[in-house]
Amino acid sequence: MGKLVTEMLKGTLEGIVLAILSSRPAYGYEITARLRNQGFSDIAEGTVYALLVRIEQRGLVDVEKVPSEKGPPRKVYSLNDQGREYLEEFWRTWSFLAGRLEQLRKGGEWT
Amino acid sequence: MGKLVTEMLKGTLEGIVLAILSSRPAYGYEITARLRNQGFSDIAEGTVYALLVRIEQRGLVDVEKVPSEKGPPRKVYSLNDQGREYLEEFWRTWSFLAGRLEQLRKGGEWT
DNA sequence: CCTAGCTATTCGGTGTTGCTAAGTACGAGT
DNA sequence: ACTCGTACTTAGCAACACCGAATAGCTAGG
Repeated sequence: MGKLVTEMLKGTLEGIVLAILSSRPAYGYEITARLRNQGFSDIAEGTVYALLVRIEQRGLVDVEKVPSEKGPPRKVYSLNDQGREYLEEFWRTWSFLAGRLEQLRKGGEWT
Repeated sequence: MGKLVTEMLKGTLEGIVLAILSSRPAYGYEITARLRNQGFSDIAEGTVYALLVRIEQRGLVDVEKVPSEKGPPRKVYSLNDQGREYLEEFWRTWSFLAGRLEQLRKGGEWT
């Protein structure tokens, strides 16, 4: 897509990744691939890795190094309790924003 | 709200303001007040003004200086054709993102 | 009179985030 | 050896929202 989606991803990509991890653990390369398949065609490789480092440092995920037959060892991330809590907070915030936007789009008038 | 909404607003606040302007022209102080009434309680004053300067420089809005009885002259912004086009593009991008997020939230599985 | 308070805009500096681009590392097939 | 696909890392950049302070005009209270 374009610049617009890039800016919108700020703040939401983190939640997206956490949501992906909430269904099952995954590693960076895999997450990037999945995102690309889901229409986020130009997600940068490095973006995802940087994000994973961030959420790890915040203690939202647990990490385990798992050897791979096809390359260097994978760092498999799994959501922990703190991460699950944070994800809920993310969804609440998202709902609020999405609600406002929807109203804005339909009503046109708003206030 | 908190840090989460701040990050999410990156990229969407611009669209929100354009959408507000699409219903009728407005000036900075007024827009800020409206946003605050709509739940965006901690939108910073300066943020809105900076955004307005940006969209003006991109040629998405027309500006008219209008004297006020209660203070310094107002800069009234109105959406022009280019702005309306951009707003549509914004909505398309938003729809895409919102769709993905909704799927993620429900399905849990996704791919 | 002048100080406080509301209206209204501007500006400089900060932190977070995603992107670009390059590099490192490992294994398999040619 | 060489390339290709897998897998992760790092340094520097641009955009955006925030904070705090400054500027400016007008009105009302002490």
